[in-house]
Amino acid sequence: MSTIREVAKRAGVAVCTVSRVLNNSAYVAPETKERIEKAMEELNYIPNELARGMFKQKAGIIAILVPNIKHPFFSSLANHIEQYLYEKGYKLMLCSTAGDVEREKAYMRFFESNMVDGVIMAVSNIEKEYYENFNKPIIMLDYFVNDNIPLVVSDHKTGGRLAAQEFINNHCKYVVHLCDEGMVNDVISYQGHLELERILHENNIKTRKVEIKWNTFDFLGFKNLAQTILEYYPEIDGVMCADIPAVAFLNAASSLNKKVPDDLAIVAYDGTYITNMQERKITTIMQQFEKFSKTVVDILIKKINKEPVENINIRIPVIFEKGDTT
Amino acid sequence: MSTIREVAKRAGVAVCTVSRVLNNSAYVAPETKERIEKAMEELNYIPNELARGMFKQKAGIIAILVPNIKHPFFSSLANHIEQYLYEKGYKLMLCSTAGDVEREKAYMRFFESNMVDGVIMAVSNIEKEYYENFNKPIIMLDYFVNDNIPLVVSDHKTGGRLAAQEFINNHCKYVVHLCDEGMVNDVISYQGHLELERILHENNIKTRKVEIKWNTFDFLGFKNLAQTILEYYPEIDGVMCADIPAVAFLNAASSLNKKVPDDLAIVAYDGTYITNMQERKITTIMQQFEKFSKTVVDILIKKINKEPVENINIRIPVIFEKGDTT
DNA sequence: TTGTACGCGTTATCAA
DNA sequence: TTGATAACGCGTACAA
Repeated sequence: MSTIREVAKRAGVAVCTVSRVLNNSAYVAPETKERIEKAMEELNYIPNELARGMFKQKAGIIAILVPNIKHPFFSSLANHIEQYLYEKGYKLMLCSTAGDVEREKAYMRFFESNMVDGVIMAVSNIEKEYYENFNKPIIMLDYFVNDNIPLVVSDHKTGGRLAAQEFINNHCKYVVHLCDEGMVNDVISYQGHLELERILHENNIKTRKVEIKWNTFDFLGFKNLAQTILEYYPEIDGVMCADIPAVAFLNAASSLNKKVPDDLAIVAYDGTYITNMQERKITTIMQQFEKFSKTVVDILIKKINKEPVENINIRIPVIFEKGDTT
Repeated sequence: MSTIREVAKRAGVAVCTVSRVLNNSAYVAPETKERIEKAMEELNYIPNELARGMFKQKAGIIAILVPNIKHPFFSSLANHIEQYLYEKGYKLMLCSTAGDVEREKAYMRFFESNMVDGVIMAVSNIEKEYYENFNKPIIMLDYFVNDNIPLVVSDHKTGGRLAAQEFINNHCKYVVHLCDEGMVNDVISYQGHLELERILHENNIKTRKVEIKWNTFDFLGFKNLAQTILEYYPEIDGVMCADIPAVAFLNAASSLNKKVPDDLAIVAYDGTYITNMQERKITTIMQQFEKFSKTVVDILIKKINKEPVENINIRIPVIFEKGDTT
């Protein structure tokens, strides 16, 4: 692990000259430059990013906080964000709460310690004060805090409308929809559910909301839930929920000899690769992960560079994709 | 963003005293301590981890390099690694190559810059020299470099044997297996395929190896491939492959009216949550992600702390899980 | 065109 | 029990 000083000594120049070559920050005589580059080569010199970061007050790292990276939604998101950050010269720190609010708080505290330049919050289960008092660039992905904190989120209201329309087209009479437990108005994705209910009610279609625990990964649990719901409310002929439970409903319907879409119309919400991995293509409200991720990163980097950002409250369009389940 | 100096000034003490309180590194008079803690509170002081890292020559960050975090295999892995690192006080930097060797090289170079303390290589597509000359603690997850570089990997040889046994029990005559293209002997997972072939041949069962491009995510592509294979080689009555193509084979068999497992026995390899998400439970050779991850992290941290490590060439057992597809 | 000196925020050593 | 000082590695005024 050689330092800039050793390089300077070997090349017979002062450290600052090496630094200049390194950063192209000033003119250096060609022969001097060559000598320095040779020395760097020989010593296998690699700049200490920690020291650089300390000087520049910038680590070159952006953190993302998710509930769980295993979930296809968050791994898709993280995937695109990392890709784009790489292009922009940033690294990604991956942090997960695993549903533990204490962990969320601990990470939030760590984020203020100069090790990261900005934070992407794909989860938000603690009090608003934590976000309000956070003094670093931050972007929320599904939670409205106040008008100063950027919020980038899919246009769930339209998503809810598109789903409702599809149920209407399918002549459904009773639609169940699953949403995360503890959803409040400031959670934007909840607006999709509200819009779904509103429009269905306008069309005299009954609805039932079922709350499920965040981030569940227990597919069999979902399948049991689906089965229970379908057995307990046999009149149900439509369901909207996230990709994974949608698959569970598809399976449960098959077990119960319910025909899809005739007896049960299914609309999956999110559009991760899961929805393609079935024998039948599931009708889906798709979020645009790539566009979403780029928008998030662009805004965050602008914030980090203290550049002005026109719009900090953004809705990314969703895309309706017709499948065989409606 | 207040510094330790400001805290010291506010509390009317020297910086080193504040540092002592911060790290509990020496005795400080109770009243002094209280004064300092009050000052820290008032200024909302948070230590600068960048500066700390610079002094300690340690960033508290471990990097993982994967081909793609979207893939359930790598997201499962990253999930468990992050969980365990959190317990150990480390953060995780998530880096992906997206199949680009230049990106792998670029990241490898960055890793040597003091911003990370160690590296977990879940991908390895560049020349051995890069790993041999890498001067930081590193762990390979599927690639043998030399006897000095730790290697933690599932016991794929046993995995291949278990799969072979299952095909034998199913009286298969012709088994196809899919593996990544460009697999060489030093790629440990390839040994599973070799063992599978060896045992099947011993039992007079024909085999066919099909190479697929790394990390493909195109499920429809897999499905077409599966269908093509099954149509082109109608005698095939067994298949071993990763979880996702296994699902594709399950679907393709259904499309072709082949009965599973009578006409086609399917063994999935890996055991991510994907294998549970089907109507039929797929027979699976499961990797133990949690155990695997803990082992990796434990060894890496020991290496970082320059503690001796008894065994740096480890095989984590795989688990055979019988499903409905054999 | 190149070099000197200082600061970034910590911690550890030594001294008092 | 506490304080002054050096050091970690780099980048930038400022000076030469």
